[in-house]
Amino acid sequence: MTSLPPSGFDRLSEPVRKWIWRQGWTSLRDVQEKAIPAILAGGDVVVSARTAAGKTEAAFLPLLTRLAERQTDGFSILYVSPLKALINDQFRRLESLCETCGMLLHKWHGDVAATAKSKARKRPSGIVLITPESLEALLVRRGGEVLRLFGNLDAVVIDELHAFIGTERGMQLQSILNRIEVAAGRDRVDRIGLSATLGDMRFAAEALRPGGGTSVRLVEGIDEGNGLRLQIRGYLRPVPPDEEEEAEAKERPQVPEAVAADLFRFLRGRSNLLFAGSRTNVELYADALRGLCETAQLPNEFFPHHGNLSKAAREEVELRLREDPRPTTAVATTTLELGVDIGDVETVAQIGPGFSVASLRQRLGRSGRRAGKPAVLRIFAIERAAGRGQHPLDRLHLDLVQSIAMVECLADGWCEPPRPAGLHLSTLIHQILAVILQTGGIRPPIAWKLLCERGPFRMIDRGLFADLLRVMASAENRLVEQSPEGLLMIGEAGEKIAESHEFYPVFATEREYRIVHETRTLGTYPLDSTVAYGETIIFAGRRWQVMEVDDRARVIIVRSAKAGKPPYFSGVGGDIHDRIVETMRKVLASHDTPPYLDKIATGLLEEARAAFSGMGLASDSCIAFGNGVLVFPWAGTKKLRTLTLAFQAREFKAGHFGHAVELQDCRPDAVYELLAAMAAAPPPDGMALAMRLVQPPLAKFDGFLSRELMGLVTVSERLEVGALPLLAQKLQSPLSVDLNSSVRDRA
DNA sequence: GACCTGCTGCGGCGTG
Repeated sequence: MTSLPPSGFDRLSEPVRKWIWRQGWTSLRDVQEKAIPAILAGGDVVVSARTAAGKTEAAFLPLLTRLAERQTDGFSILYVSPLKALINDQFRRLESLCETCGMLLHKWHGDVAATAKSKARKRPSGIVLITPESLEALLVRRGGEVLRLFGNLDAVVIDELHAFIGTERGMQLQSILNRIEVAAGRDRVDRIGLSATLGDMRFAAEALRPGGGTSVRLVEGIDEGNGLRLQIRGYLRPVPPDEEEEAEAKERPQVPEAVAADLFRFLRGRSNLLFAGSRTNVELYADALRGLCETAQLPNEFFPHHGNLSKAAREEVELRLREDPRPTTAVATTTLELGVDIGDVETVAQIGPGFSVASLRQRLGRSGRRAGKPAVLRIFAIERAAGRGQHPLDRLHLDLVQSIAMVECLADGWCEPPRPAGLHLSTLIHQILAVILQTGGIRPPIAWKLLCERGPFRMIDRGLFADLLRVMASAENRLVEQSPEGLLMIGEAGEKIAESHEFYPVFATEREYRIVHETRTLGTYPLDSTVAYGETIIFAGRRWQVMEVDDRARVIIVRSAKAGKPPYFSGVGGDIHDRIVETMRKVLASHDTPPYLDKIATGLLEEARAAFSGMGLASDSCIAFGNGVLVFPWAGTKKLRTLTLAFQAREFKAGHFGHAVELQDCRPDAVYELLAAMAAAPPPDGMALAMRLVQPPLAKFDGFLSRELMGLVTVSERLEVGALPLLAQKLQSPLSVDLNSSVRDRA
């Protein structure tokens, strides 16, 4: 054991060191060496390193050392995880360490038996591994016990911190931790965040301790990766010969033959992940690849994995990847990006560019984990071939260009910072209800201080808080009411919501049918995507015919079938970051060919660049098209959306598609004129723009908000009104003095 | 033009 570096190891307690010996470790990992002194010193710490670098032990070895001489009533460490599956993994991982240290270890989530939880609650001690929702339930149902349970808490560990940053669940977790500190009469309890490496770790620090990020210590492990082999491959999707076949192709999409053949060639015989982009595509690709296995008379090795499949079906695929020697490719959505242990895979393939560089980075981390083996990533960019009905946007091959841009961003070491916190009024409604339930009743000024001044809802001032309470108390909502003494109490409708177990999560979920074959539930299907008796669908990697739709029980009964079309799932797209789209413009304007493109992709990039300069986009931002104009702001989704609304506010027929704004019945000179006016004027009224955005409620309690409050949420979370003048100024063509020249009319 | 995550308490019944 002399090879152990003295620094970190020597500072650990006797039982912790004993456990390390027993593991046969010859040294501590880089991130562990760095985390030990930081965590022993006390205070908040973010520990960041790539997946499987030993972050869990980096936190728990020093934390258990800290606890060695303390024996107190109540829980000592609270570990919070976004996934139940992760809690189960970590429980197995920490069991023997805790046993050696004489520390109790409790699993606490929805699948854990109620008796085990109530036992832990009655004699609280040791470490609790819990989800934010179970923690919320504990506060709401046992508000009076918080002091007894958490009064002597030594530290809170937040796993996968990056998964919480800027999200509804992240706001809820920050609020819960704050509520625990206050109810337990503690000024602050040390927080340890475990995170994948992010572009800028200051965001992680601020997410760990809102308002106090600068005092958080950052511990970053060095990347122990083995390098990367990456390729972007180009494909053409043939154009249907007429409108009728185009409609048919939309109804029954097909994987282009060349794509299917290449995927089969690269993936079969090994263990891989194929990220297909959407649940529909997952089913489509899994079905196509299964078909190729059948044709080749091989046993199937391609299995779908997405959030609407039953837990059993998903676990089967995970288990097969992790432990079965047979070759296995999981065709997945983001379900397999983080968390669950699936061992190492040889290659990662992806259909299309995806939506963020951060996610691309996570996917890469899934391969190349065996010693000496690099990560392998192949991106399949599928573009529409030239022909009937070609749109100028098709000629720019934007999927391919976006794929290239994202790889370039990744190579620069950049990835998206978490989105700046919005108002999160839906989550605040939830937290107001939760605090009332926890305390039995609270005065409005105290609630504001707790949630908004000390807690994470910093953007909500007293006035806005009062507005929100009025809306919650309104005759149509009746979520809360005020007692004669001025205490906020739960209202009639609030009671109904809070009594259900569906209350604890803060995110919205769709109502769904269960798809059942014989006695087995295959998964769930959204209520709003109608399926009819006799229809055939592809689901869970098989083809089925619908035998019965029971709308009351919300069950769809199916039997095996020969044919089927992929299922339909509705979903709203996420926002693409400015930097990606700005990089796309640079890629189109440049003449360098990236070395990681295959031959077809290289040709497609040349075509796209020729179209880019041919249409005048190198110098102009607006081009004539049909009876209208296409505007290319080369900016992210929020700016694109804001600009579109600004055009609509000026009575233009405007919509955004791809990365452009399409305007009908106008000429470029009129658009340039308007852009000049926008550039010179102060930003428009955000509320007026927000009111034009027709949208269903997005967050769980958005439906209770007034039009005005919903408008405020939209302005803060979905638009960038302040950026409009500068954006309009950038869009002014250097040639805009000569508005009537033919330059802009050649498209 | 997308994805994912989560869940108490109680009454009733069967089993050892």
